[in-house]
Amino acid sequence: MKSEITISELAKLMNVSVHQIRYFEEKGVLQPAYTDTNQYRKYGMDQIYELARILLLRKLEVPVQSIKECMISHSADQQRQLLHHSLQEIEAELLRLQELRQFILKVLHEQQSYSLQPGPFHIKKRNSTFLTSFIQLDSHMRLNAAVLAEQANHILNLFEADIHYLYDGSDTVTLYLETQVPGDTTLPEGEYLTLQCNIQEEELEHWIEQFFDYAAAQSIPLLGPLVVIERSYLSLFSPGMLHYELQGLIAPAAKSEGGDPS
DNA sequence: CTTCTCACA
DNA sequence: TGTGAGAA
Repeated sequence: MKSEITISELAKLMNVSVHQIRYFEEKGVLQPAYTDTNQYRKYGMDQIYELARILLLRKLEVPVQSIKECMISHSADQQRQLLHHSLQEIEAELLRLQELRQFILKVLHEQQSYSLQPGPFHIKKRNSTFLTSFIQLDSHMRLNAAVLAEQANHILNLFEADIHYLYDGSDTVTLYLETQVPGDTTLPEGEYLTLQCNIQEEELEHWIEQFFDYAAAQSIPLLGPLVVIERSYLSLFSPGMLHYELQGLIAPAAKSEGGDPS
């Protein structure tokens, strides 16, 4: 009595595609019990158990290739290695997803806080920030594709970074990325006069003037370089525009000089 | 119904 | 690492 089943019956039984079963065969991890005279594959209990084992390992993300190697020499030690490796991959993926999650939250938060601003100007407390330079430009020269391409190694994910431009009054402007460890420069902690705008790149010069005009009109004493932060990820919802945040450190009021009624 | 091959993600 | 289409 022939108790073996066809490939489609096996597929239905194990909730997988017929294709996948043939794929396992091609990769050498699951042979049919025999092939019928009509070339149809036939499977028995042994194959059912074997397939169950393979599917379990696949569910644990063990590569088919590894499953095959493990069938030849199945030391229990090697089996644990497979699962250890899977575990590492999973943890790396977990980390990737957590970072992705953080980034989405960051975009949402920054976008929300920007849209809630009543006006373009406000005062913002900044913690001290470590910056590492990655490119320098003449102040008259616009950032172009060619110079970016030269630096391509340094900047994997420009589109998601806060790019800091520092205008220190000299004729060059330096681009920085934020880093966790101390780098080329540190922005001091303190209160920053801040101007946020969503504009075409050409308008930036104009807004820089607005920034200093406003500071002068309000008698706000600025200290140190002008910081321009480009948050390209905030331009997600306004194509063609760039989001800039202009910041200047407000000089701390000298101790014994009254005059600030707050 | 099965088989295989090819192109595609 | 599979899937989908098409021919036989």
